[in-house]
Amino acid sequence: MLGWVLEHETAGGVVAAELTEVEAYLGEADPASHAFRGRTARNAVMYGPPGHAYVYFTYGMHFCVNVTCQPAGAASAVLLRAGRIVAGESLARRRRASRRAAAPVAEPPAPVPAGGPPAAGPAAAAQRAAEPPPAEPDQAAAAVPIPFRDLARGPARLCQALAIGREQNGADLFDPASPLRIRPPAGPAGPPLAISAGPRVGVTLGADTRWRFWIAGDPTVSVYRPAKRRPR
DNA sequence: AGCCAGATGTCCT
DNA sequence: GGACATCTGGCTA
Repeated sequence: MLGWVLEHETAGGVVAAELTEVEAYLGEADPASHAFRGRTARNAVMYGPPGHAYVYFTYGMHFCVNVTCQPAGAASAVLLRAGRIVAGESLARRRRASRRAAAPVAEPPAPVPAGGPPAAGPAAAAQRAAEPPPAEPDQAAAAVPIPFRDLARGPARLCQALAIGREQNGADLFDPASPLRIRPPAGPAGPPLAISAGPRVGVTLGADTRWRFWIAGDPTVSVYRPAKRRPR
């Protein structure tokens, strides 16, 4: 999946990210997996068919997205940890900059054009005009814009840049008609990617399993942080 | 490099 | 009732 492109089309436009970092989770045999203790309401999508988005909410404020990857009944998923924005940078930037502000970026109501997909031209211009306005006056964000590399550098940042939340849980990523979808890299295949591997981030059980994979040397790969030990 | 707050869902006892 | 989470951003040193 490294080098593949995850894209989300909303009323505000399309934001796409080329995946640069992913992390594998098995099912009930993997102590770090959300399916370790069996099926629950939250992880139900993990038990469904492959190629669907398993979105979960954590730390009271963040979403993370996984791709299910084994046949229905086998709970397994790949966490999408980071990407490089390849389309919709300005919209991604607005969504990310607004994190500091209290309110999330308001997506405009989906306009239902009478006919045909929105394309270039006046219609597209009108849609752009309906995109979320710049966030609240945020002096810091305005003075120091988020570095490009940080727009989707980390699983929750990726979700925010692409506006992935509860509504996308269960989305069929391999359906081209799905607003949230994944596709192979466009254009001619280049040389094989240099891939590095290491332990997964933020997990306590199964911390020694090296199932985090990333494009070697890519600046959009997140910074490794070992699981925080908590006082008992 | 390390500490901490934030804010809520989930699943444990 | 309570521990803690597939995290981020801001701060201190």
